[in-house]
Amino acid sequence: MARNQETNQKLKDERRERILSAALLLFATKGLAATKVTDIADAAGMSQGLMYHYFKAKEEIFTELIRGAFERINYACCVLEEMPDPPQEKIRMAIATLLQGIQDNADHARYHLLIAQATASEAIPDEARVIIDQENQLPYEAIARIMQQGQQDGSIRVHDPNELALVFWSSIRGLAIYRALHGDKFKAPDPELLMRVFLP
Amino acid sequence: MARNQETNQKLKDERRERILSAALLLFATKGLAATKVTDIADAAGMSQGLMYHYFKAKEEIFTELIRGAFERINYACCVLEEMPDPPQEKIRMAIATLLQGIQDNADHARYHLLIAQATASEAIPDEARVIIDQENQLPYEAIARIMQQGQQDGSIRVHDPNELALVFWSSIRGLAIYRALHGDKFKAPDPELLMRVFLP
DNA sequence: GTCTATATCCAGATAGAC
DNA sequence: GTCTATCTGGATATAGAC
Repeated sequence: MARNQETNQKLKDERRERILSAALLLFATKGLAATKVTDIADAAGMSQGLMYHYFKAKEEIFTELIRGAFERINYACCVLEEMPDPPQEKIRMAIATLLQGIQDNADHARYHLLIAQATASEAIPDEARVIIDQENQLPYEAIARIMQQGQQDGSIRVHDPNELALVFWSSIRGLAIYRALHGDKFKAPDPELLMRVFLP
Repeated sequence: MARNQETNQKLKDERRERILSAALLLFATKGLAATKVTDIADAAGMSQGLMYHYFKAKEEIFTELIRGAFERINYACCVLEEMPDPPQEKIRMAIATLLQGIQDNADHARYHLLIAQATASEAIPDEARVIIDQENQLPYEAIARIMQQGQQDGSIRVHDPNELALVFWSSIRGLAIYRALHGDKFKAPDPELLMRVFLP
């Protein structure tokens, strides 16, 4: 029995993941309102009826994705901050990793697009809005802190750290959006190009 | 009679503009699918019935806005290219003007957001998609040409001009999206920050 | 547990009243 | 010319069949 329950739980988890993955693609390419529940169910290979065994509503899927997106990005920021590397190197690594991810991993680009959409749009679930209001600042603050440390050791340009962080994330976001349009043909720019903004 | 017809036409044009202006705000903040015709009519101060005397469908308003957005941006690009100033100065002016516009003029930022949304989204009218496919390249090409000229006179960094143009527009777009969220509180970054990417 | 059929709701578009 | 009332279609969510 335990074996069966285990297998069952695994199947359920797997299907939940399939729904989330399908929804991520559709929300990123069409937006929340324009994505039909049927589309998600079709893409996940199940009926819409079954989908409602995993999520109460379409909006819940969206909120779950937003939560996951911030979890990943905020976790990555924490890891970055705790690394032993000097500040300038951290910024360089962050840019390189983000650009690489956006170029090679379609889901990465989609997560950025989802956040961009959700951040800019008023037409999102209340719960998602709360998450954004709480979590959106963290990546900006983390990058701003690293910039400030770099300014102290002279490896980063002296300029309002918040403005540097703003340019950092805006550029990444803008590139992720461009990538979403051009698909796998997208070739990320040389990370050193963006680095120029932040060097002394 | 002529006087009356004239006044009448003026009123009609004015109302058309009111609809477009209201729709721009709503499409930019909520997206096409999430914006209800009633919302637009309410914001424009008329009944939805009357709206259909000016536009056949909601999608037609959207397409008209996309057309207008590209008209403005492409016109600005043409003007920029024909200016007598040296290439580096043109890039500097372009960045400064765009950032200023995004900061001070909410409609400017909304147009950028609309284009970003429409570019990234598959859920837009076919006619709008055609316009995007035709017009979207022009601003990239114009900036790339100016970059190339700057490379020839040594005032712009030697690097693939298309990549420079990509970073240029992605950064602008990313900032416009950020501005859309933060409204009038948004303070544009120093244009010289972005310039650093393009200087030798 | 999974799908199919259906109830319900809501938004877009129209038509008719003033 | 403008608005109000209505038709119609389509999407969400549910409930019932297998």
